[in-house]
Amino acid sequence: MLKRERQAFILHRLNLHNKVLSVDLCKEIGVSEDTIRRDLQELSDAGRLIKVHGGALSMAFSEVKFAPLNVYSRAHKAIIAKKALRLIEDGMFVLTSGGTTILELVRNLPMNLRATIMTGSVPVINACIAYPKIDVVVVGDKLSKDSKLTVGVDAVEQISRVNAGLCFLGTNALDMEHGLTDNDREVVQVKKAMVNASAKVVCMTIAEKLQTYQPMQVCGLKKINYLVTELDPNDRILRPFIDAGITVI
Amino acid sequence: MLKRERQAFILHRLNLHNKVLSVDLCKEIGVSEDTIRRDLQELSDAGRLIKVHGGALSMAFSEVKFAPLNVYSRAHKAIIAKKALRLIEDGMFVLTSGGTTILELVRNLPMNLRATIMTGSVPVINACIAYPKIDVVVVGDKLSKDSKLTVGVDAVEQISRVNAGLCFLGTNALDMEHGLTDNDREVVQVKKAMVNASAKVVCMTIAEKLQTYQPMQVCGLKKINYLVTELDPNDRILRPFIDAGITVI
DNA sequence: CAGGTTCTTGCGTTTTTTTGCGGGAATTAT
DNA sequence: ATAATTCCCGCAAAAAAACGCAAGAACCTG
Repeated sequence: MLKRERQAFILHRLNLHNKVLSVDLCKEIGVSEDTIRRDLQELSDAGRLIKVHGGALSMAFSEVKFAPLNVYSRAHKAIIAKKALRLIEDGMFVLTSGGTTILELVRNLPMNLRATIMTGSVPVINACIAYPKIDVVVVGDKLSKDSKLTVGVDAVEQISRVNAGLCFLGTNALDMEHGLTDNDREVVQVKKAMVNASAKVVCMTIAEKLQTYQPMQVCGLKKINYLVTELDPNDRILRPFIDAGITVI
Repeated sequence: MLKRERQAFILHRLNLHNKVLSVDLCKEIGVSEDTIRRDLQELSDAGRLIKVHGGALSMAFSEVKFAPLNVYSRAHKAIIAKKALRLIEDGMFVLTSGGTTILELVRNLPMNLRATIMTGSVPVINACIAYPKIDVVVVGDKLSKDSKLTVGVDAVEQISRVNAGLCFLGTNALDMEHGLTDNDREVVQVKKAMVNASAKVVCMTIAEKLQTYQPMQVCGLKKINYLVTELDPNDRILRPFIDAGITVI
């Protein structure tokens, strides 16, 4: 096998699997590891792949998985935010949890919107301060450093005293069997209270989190009124949720 | 699984759920905890996540945007903050109001200090999040856009339920005749509640605000235990306060 | 075609990377 | 306070990479 052939083979393999191991390659092609290593080095120098200890990764892999974190799924979340905005009417009383999706929603609020937002999420509070016509009601109690959200019995109690028109929930995991689930006990308590205190519940999530689940349940699917994802509402992935009676946007 | 793959997996997981536990990761991936820990360390060094005891947190919404640094008399306020720090003991429960002087105090807290800080000031909450060993208790209620402080009967009620060891008050005006005074009705209510809920009250202020007064009284001089200014405690301006029984630092 | 040059490849050795493990320190939970 | 985790450090083994070298193939050139 010629050098060129070999390198083409490697690239082809890389497009299929996004990764190759030097060990596998040298067995399959029947050359020494040094040769493979030199091939990988050359291809790496030419910018066709990313050499790592033990083999190589495709450029696609690195772009997708190692994209700058602060823009991870940001575009998706902006789409979700814009769609969810339609649900907010002037003068509404809105409850929100935390999370980057919710934060994106708040950052996309129209400047002239008049509403009351009740939340225990510190980033959301920070974002809300910028809006002159929005009344912010802070949920007080112990601040969870992980989620940057106030949690605890006091928080639950304060939430249970209100009657919100709408509740936006950042979603950690959502599937048909377990409903809306999360991994932090205290956060689950707060979210539960929010669901019970609201006329309508809106779940906002990137599609990637659909059909996954976490250890603790916030609520069953029946309590969820709207599901907002970045996908087209007709996407087949969303079909089961529509069938379950959820309005998918 | 290659090292890079593993790290990509961790980052991906982190972006989905905002938090990962080393224990979970090493089970799922099938490597030792040390390996996971080293991965987390490397990713942390690269600034791609925040390592914490037991796992890691997503970088997504820990964008620490520092409030304006061009605060009036910042140097003076830093001196005041350093002096006031001496009053805080390990394990204390501390109440604080808002204001740039208080904020300066929080920013000068020692990293290893263990304490509980209860406050309704959004900037103070933001600053406190950075300290891993500080428990933050948020006072909830309506957020006043002017003072970035929660105010209202609920806030007052929550404050009145605690017994704090120390209360730091940002000071708007202080004089012999009217005591501690302020100009915002709702803020005054909150501050009153804080004074009543604390064993010791600390007023922090630049000397410029001494011997001035505002329309509404928070409390009389008798309730104030400590006065912290940028001046030397022996300064003659501070004499009357010492004579009134206040410990001047 | 002879002779020299360049390229490619494999081998042995050295160096680096990665990983797991044990024990003690530190931190957290009970 | 005490117990249980988790973390940190150094070590050692295994795997992989880098390096120099030399044999052979391919390629040019006169």
